Amino acid sequence: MSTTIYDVAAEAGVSMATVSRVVNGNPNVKPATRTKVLDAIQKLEYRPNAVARGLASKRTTTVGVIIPDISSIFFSELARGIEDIATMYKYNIILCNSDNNKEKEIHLVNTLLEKQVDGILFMGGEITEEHAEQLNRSHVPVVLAATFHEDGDFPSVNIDYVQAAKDAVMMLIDKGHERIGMVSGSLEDPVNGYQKFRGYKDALSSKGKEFDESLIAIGDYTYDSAIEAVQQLLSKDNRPSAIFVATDEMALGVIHGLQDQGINVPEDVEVVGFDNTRLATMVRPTLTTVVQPMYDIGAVSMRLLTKYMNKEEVSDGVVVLPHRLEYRNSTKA
Amino acid sequence: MSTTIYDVAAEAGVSMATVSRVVNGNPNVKPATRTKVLDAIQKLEYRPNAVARGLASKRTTTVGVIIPDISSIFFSELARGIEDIATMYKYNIILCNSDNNKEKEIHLVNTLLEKQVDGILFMGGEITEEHAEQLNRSHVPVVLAATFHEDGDFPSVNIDYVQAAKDAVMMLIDKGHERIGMVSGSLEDPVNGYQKFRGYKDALSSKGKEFDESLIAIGDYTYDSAIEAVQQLLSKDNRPSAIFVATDEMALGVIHGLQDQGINVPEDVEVVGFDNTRLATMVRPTLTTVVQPMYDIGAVSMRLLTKYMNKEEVSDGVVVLPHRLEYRNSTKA
DNA sequence: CTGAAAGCGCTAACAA
DNA sequence: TTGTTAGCGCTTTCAG
Repeated sequence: MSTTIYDVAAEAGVSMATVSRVVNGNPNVKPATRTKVLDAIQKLEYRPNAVARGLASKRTTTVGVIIPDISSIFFSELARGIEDIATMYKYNIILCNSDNNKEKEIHLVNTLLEKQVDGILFMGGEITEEHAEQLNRSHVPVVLAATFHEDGDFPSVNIDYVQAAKDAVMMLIDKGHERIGMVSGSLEDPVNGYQKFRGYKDALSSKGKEFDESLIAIGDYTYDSAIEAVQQLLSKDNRPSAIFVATDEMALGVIHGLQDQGINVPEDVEVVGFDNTRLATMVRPTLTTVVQPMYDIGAVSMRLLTKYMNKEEVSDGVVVLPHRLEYRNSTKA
Repeated sequence: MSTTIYDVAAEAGVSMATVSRVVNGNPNVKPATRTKVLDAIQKLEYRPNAVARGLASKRTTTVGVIIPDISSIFFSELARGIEDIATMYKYNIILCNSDNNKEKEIHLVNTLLEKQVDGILFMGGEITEEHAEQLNRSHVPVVLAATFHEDGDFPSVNIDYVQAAKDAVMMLIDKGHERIGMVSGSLEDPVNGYQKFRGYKDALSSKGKEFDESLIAIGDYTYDSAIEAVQQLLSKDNRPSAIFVATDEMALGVIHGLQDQGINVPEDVEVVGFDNTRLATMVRPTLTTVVQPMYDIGAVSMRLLTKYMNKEEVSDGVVVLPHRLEYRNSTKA
């Protein structure tokens, strides 16, 4: 069949062990021998079999990545950060979509473990007990990216969602807004729902403002759902003069939903988004938003994972990346 | 270490061969034995080692996917189609970004082949001789998705780009436009550049219209580059009254570039995009565009690949999916 | 229906 | 510096 290490050994007139050494860059090989082997490799177009190597060495240089939905503009950018760093450290990636579905997630973890990945990078809504159990059913390191875990016993990379949301709403309050609306994701969702919602409430209470439930509308992260959510907010008699939106895509929906009703942004209503995806500059007016560095979250989490896979010392496995507000034209100057 | 097929065999009081049969669903096992084995598997929490299996069977149930950039809204949707069908057929995916860089692409093919993938799904600008050679340096099947190959000796899934572009421009001509601009990708780029450009010219000549180079502006597929491209078109004295844009993202740039100059879309200038990404409905006015079914291209190409991997008969390896125009508000009714 | 045994292609001691 | 030799955990004949 295809040429093996034995063929190369025979061609070069050495033992297979020597070929293995050359292939693996082991320095204990006489330069002359190395050359002979390299020539044989080239002549036979030898290509090492990573599967055999993986079986013998118990390292596959492959990591599993579980992501809710790669077609989401948010996660795809995160994935790019992951992949770039993985490549840098010579790892390949097995990419799996979970749709945030718990059964799928657990099934995927198992599949990845069967494939003997050297580590797992997990993105999802939440880590339950069952997740933790399955993830620990093996000794491979796991890093959580943009994912919530109450007990914090997994390494993870996030921003401070509560504080970030609070910052955005505080800014709105400081501009004098009395009624600030929020278009949130499902409150069952730890990150995009609950934590951002909590930041919203924290901001209100820290400024001594009353919370008014009628100012909250729930979307499902799609553009269209946000258009509907905004209608809901507008149908109340006491309209908000500013709206904080949990994601950029929904923020575009909010802006257009407002404009479709003849309401001007930011003159009549100011809008603030969250994420700073590429969408934020692709609307008129351009979107003021909380910057969440997706690419960096991916990159940093992959870097962290490589440290664990190499058994390097890690001082702090729970990393919180900085966030900030990017002011554009959906808020007044 | 971790439990192996031997441990299970011992626990169940059978041979490892029998365990293997049970795990692989081989029907030649007495139900009673099967139950014993299954119990042992459960008790020991046995998880088959896919790497060992791959080495022994020469099948890894893994396919390699080479994609220019997963963070692109276009490719990430394609990737989702690929992944869904792969999952359906029990394959996993190793995802690699190539940035459309020939050296990287060739390197990646080699890496994937080392990892013993059962097949390769390739997306990229173009397949050169060198690509073809590397791809054939192994007997694994290869399918091209949304990728151009002159000689057509690889199976592939595409739409008819020339015809699709031609349809869009014809429509514009039929509406009475005398001067139709185009914002194109680089003409070196076979699909997004050259083919769509050819469709544009074909439409013109089939209607007996003169080609005017000053109506063409080149972008690099980004939103911002399209804004610049539009300035260029507007700076000429004989402005176009309609613009055909090679991708949706650039079309958004064109629309906003126009609006920023106080030009109304579609009243003053009509705009037609290409792809029908989710962006198309996320602008005001919403974008009239050529529908390219990205998800389907991914799904169909993966399905095609599974057929080759299973050595099924394939009647036609070169599939051309239908396209159509979706009329929205960036063109007049 | 079940077991024994020979690999799959490579790494990693251990010797020499 | 190089070779020998066990495995890694599984699939797959081939017997029985």
